[in-house]
Amino acid sequence: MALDTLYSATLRPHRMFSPLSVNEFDQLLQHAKIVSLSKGEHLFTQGDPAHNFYFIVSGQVKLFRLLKDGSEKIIQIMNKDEPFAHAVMFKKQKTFPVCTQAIAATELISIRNQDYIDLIKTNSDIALELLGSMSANMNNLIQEIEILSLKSSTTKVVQYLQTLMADKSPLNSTFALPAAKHMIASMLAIQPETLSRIFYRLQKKGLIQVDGADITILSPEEFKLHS
Amino acid sequence: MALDTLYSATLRPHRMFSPLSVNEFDQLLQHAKIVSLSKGEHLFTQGDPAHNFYFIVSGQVKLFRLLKDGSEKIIQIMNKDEPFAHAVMFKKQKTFPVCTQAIAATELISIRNQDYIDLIKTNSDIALELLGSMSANMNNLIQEIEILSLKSSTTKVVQYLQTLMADKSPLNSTFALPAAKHMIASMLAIQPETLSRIFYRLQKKGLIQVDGADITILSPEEFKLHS
DNA sequence: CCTAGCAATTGATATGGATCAATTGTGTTT
DNA sequence: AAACACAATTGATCCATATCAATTGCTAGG
Repeated sequence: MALDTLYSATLRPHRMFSPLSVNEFDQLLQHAKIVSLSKGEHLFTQGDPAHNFYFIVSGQVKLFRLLKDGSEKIIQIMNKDEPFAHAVMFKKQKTFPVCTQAIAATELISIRNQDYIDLIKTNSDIALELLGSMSANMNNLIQEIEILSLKSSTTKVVQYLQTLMADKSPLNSTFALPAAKHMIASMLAIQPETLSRIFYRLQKKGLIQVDGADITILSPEEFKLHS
Repeated sequence: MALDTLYSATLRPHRMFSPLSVNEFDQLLQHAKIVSLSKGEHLFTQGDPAHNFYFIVSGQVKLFRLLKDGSEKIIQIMNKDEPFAHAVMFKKQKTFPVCTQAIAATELISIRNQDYIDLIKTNSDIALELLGSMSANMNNLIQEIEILSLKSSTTKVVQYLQTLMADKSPLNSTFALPAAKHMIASMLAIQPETLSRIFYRLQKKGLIQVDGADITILSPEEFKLHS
């Protein structure tokens, strides 16, 4: 499918593309493609050779590792207006390190790695923005590592909810979970049953309020003490 | 201390510097400094403003997160000829996300972020190499996340040993642990006692041989089945 | 060479969360 | 609107690993 102005307009404001000149941007879109995924559809699997990276126009995608026991560990949930797999093009082995599956009907823009690399060679601003984006990604991964290293599951959940709250601006004590609860459980490496019980206990203590996917932190001060 | 040719020679071959011209390299070294740390000495703490990144000439350094309960979680052990904290200069908040401590007598070269960024702006090859280096770092973090998400501690250890073995080239079934056992335990987010018992059990089963820090994988095929 | 301090091991116990199982809730499709 | 598939919750049980405690081993510094 051709890439009309509607789609390219969502791409343009993102830091990975905003420093490009009109010509450079057009050049990049020459070989860009729209990819439509229905809910549950897989985009790529870990180990697949990577020739493109992606930008989410609408919908939601999960990135996960396939474990040897057949289960999956969700690494990250990607949302509208976010790029993903853009770090892969710089690996020596140009293969995806994770699997991707749409968790809702999703529209992506697929961009050729080589085209973007060509722009980096001539536009240093784009390189700096990309480095900034990847640096932010690394921070997220380090945060995730810290959460996974906590011994108590309750602490994991509390700390995770705090990162969600911190991401919101302005700081709001009510927010929605970014995905279904069993996916949150997978990100925290706990069982869905355990997550359900932890939510129950935190509610009983009057620390949070859970209404479906909506969480309210009732007592932020006391809440922190659990993390 | 001034940066003599001996030190700069260790820097030169690394991918982050090799594409630089002689002039560019000299320019970078203008403000570079040698930092000597004795064992146990701290270099920086998470939250500190970052103006420099580092390259290890000799010795060993641990990067860790300080947890709210006062304990620490080791994220990575860095060795001779490796750079670290070079992703921090591209964060919006230019603060270190981790703490650093020398775990042996260590000599570092400290390089000013701004000087390196200046080179990126004019030398696209250096940008591409840096992107490659950061991409490799992200892969390591994803591998670490996968290990931390495993439920069984034995599986964590087995999978960790496999990554160590895979890093060696040529593939050798004997290798040394990169740090003291209690630090390995911290990286895997298990207790030292548990690690000790797991090593004992794996030895009893005839799968590995442990001699101090030296590990031998006796039965690689059967070994894999435990991961 | 001896000693102090830290690392590693070994043992005993308690418990948090995984697992198994069943029920209830929710939303999507026809 | 009914029915189905999947998500979430709730309950009961069990086991792996944290924790506490003590001993042994190692290594670096005086």
